[in-house]
Amino acid sequence: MGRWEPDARGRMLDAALELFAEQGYDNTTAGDIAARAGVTERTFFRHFADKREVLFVGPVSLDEVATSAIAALGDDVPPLSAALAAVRAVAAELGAARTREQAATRASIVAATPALRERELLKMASMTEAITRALVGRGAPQTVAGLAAHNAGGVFAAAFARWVSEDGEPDFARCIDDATEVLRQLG
Amino acid sequence: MGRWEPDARGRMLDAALELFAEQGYDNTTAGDIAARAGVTERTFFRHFADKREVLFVGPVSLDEVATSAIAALGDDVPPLSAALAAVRAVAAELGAARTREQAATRASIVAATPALRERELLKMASMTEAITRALVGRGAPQTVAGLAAHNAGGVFAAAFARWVSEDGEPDFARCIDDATEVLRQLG
DNA sequence: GTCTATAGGGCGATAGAC
DNA sequence: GTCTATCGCCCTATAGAC
Repeated sequence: MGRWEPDARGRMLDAALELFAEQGYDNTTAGDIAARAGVTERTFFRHFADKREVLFVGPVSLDEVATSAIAALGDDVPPLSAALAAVRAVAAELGAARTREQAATRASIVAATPALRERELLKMASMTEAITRALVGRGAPQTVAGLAAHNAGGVFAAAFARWVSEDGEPDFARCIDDATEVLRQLG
Repeated sequence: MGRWEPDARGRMLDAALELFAEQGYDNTTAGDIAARAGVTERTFFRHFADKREVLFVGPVSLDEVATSAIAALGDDVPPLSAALAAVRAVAAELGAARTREQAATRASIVAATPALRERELLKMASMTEAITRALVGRGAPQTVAGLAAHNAGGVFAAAFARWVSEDGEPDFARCIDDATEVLRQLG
């Protein structure tokens, strides 16, 4: 047995989610989270660049999931279809990593806090850019790639909203397919 | 002549843009900006909710510009076309309020600073939501409205990037039209 | 305007793992 | 010995309270 209890990071992640749900993000200090996890405030900031980041770390990078999904496709798949395949892969990842209830709890905390919404939007933009880069790498013009990635991002957002909604479809992948169908009918 | 120099807010806006460009956002404190503008730090925070906000205030609300543009359309205009009309109106507003060079300077500062990118994304998301609400108000289903707004947001982003790029088209409205054409060809 | 709590960075010390 | 995680203390800037 080491000098410290193991899995300090895991304890901080759990403590943060609990405290944010109990008393709100703004009323919870980094020190509160550290205390409940049995570490010092300074240790918290060594693991997470800032207080918000504790809600946005995961075992895998969604950017990489999206990029890999596109790399696995044949060269003849058109840009929009490739972008949609990428968000479908990301949805599958998230759907496997969390239950619908966990995702809904986290989403309600994020939705209630502007600072957290900002961070969520940055992560989403990062995914959109990863998809854009992957499409450009396959030969798509910049504007085409950017628009395809943006459209796919819209599908992801719509599907996620439906998935975590009160009377939502319990299968994230199916939500993606439904939103894709609506997109195809749009224009 | 009053007790204070007039237009404190305008001086703070100018000072912030200068200092951010000269020494970077992170190396510039709110006190630095206030000092150059000839006011106290406290005055700075009375005008702007936080340090980032000084780069995101404007004479008009872009949400309202988008909403009004949609309200001016006939009921028979389909959702995607209405959303595109909204971002075209926003682009016209921005194109009139700033020169291409001013917009490019500001964009390069924002792009270089994650904290500012987050705020920019929040403003963009706010516009997207305003468009979504306006479309739902016209009878569009939630998913259709959200996807149309997202697609239009992608067009706006692509057009803006082109407008402020080194060898960009000097007319923002034309950039919007070009990106719209690419979107129509996408699916 | 002043006062204060919180966010978040810097750095050396410490104790184990290897 | 080196490497890594943690502590503990000091610091400044942000931003809200009074």
